[in-house]
Amino acid sequence: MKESFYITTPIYYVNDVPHIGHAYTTVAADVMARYKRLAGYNVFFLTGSDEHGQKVEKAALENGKTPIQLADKVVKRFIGLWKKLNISHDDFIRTSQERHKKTAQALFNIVREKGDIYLGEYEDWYCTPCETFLTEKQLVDNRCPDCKREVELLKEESYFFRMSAYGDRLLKHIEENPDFIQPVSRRNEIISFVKDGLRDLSISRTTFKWGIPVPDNDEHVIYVWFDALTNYLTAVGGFSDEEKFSTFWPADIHLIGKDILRFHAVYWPTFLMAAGLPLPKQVFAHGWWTVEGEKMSKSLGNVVDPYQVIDEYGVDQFRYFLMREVTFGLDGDYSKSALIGRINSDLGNDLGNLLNRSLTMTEKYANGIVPSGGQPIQEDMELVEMAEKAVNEFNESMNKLSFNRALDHLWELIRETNRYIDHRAPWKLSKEGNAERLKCVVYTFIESLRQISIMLYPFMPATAEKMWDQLGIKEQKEALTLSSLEKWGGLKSGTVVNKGAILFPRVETEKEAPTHHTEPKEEKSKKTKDSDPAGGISFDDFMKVELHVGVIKEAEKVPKSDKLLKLKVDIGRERRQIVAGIGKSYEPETLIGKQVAVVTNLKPAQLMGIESQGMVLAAGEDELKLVTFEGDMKAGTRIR
RNA sequence: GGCGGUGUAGCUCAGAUGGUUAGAGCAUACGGCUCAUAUCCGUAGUGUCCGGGGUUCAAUUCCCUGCACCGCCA
Repeated sequence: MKESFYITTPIYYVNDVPHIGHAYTTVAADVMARYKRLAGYNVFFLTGSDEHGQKVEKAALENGKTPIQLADKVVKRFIGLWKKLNISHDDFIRTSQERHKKTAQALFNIVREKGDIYLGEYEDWYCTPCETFLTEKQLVDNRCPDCKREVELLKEESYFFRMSAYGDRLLKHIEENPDFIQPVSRRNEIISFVKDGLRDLSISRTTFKWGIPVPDNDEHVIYVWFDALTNYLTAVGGFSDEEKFSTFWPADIHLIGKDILRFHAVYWPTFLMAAGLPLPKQVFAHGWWTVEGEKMSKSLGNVVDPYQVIDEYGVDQFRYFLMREVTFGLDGDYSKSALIGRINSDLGNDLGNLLNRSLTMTEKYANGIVPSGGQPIQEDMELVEMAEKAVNEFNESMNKLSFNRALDHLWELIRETNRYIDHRAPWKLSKEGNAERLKCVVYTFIESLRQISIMLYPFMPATAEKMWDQLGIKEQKEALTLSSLEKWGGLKSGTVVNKGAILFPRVETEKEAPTHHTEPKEEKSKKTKDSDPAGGISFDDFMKVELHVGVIKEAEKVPKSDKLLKLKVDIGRERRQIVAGIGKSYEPETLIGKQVAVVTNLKPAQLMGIESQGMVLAAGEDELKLVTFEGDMKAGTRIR
């Protein structure tokens, strides 16, 4: 019987627009889920959407829809993003589903029968946009301290959960289980919060209808957190599928953002205690992302759209950045330059180039077939031992959710493998005709790459699969497990490698033109002169023109011009507006999706009052033909 | 206002139950190699380890205090 592992993300509020924060939690959960599957666990990975509440009801009304119609429509934004991010969840729960209604009501009944839910009167200030209750003291000038908007005084009949009765028990649990709340700083916050004493919690509303009715009293709907948190039980068969439930509950990890820690570390455990159910083993609160050093907010207009980042830089690049850039649990900063830096140095230079050079050498020095390893000698053992150490430390970090550390250890192995190649210098062995050593060396670095690819898999599944394909081990199932890393030499000799496309093309960064020449630059220009006695331009001169593959995304005629078209062109790292004089030869509609050659470092110019940030290449005088490509090329690929 | 945290190389951060030259990545400079995506490898660095005081043979590490920033609560 396989050991089970149950991990959850929060259910996201369906009315929200997905941003980097949603992507972050879900990618982290996905990494963990994939890692545990790789380790042989029976994994259940849950995500979903929180669909009830006044905000959705209101928004639906404004759009002339029923709440469920609205939810059906907007939930797709999340589902689509998870697909795009290669998220491997086993279930997607929606709180509007019948199965969830049953669970929430069942939990409500059990706690009520126990006497921990009572009917009372609720009177408080309430901020509708924030869905937050506020005490008189919290108000700032009678307004919401968060959003500064007006608040309303609510007075209504409400069911209350007797949370006050569970403070001591909860505190004891937290103190006896150091891993229950992570990271430690968050744990301390919760401890001091609980020590201050818990208030009873209002868990029903009568002011709106879009929710799960309280059993036997449908004047009330069950209020947000009691409803939402219960989803974690629903999806694993709580109160309905005994076998499934006992397999997966209690959850191993609830992964959340730090903003909803209290609900998960205080409310949820006390609900479960009241219902006599075991508590989740761990609640892990991760940090928030700032953007280019600033807080992310709608009003600043700097909300990072994951869809866009993925289109520009690639899914695995984005996943890698999220997991590598910051310590899981702390806040981090998202910036274009940091992202590009990670892609170019970690992914392109270190990993991508390692695979590329290794496969080339396997082809060149071993006919593309992994040789038998033969007898490793001391200098090979250094890499073997390094790999063993990396695997151990990687596993240790993964089990603590220290994703950036895990990757750090993995990269130590990548660097060590690069170093190994440099020191063993297969090209020398080849010249010297040292066939035996050469075989051993090739085997060693390819085996190292196999190990690297497996550890990489949870983070960058698509990339790992590409590597398996290129290494020729796609079909060798037993060589693709975590346990195969326990021993060196899982790679079969005789495996035929299959060198493919470069894993991570460099992202070209536009460097500012130097305002003055520094010494080395002058040397370079001398070289340029030397190399051009015939009066042509030098290679360096040519390389000054940056040409990239662009994909036309939008095209429209420029008013009052028969020649000019306004284009939006995806050049990989960004989308450019380019005005092109091809209106006589092309209809705008026919251009969408076309791959064209673009000059990307041209100074922006104004044409008919419209800014043009580049130039699309075409041949001809009157009848123009665009320069295109023979096969499919990725937007942003450099042309040279 | 109460409680807690952080402050280490140009940048992002790691670290030591107190004890020889305080680390990594990126960035910079120089050198080497040619299998490779102008990639890789090596070398060079620079640090009053936030300020002040105390404990100690010895503190950047422990204690106190000040400053700055951050978090939770009110």
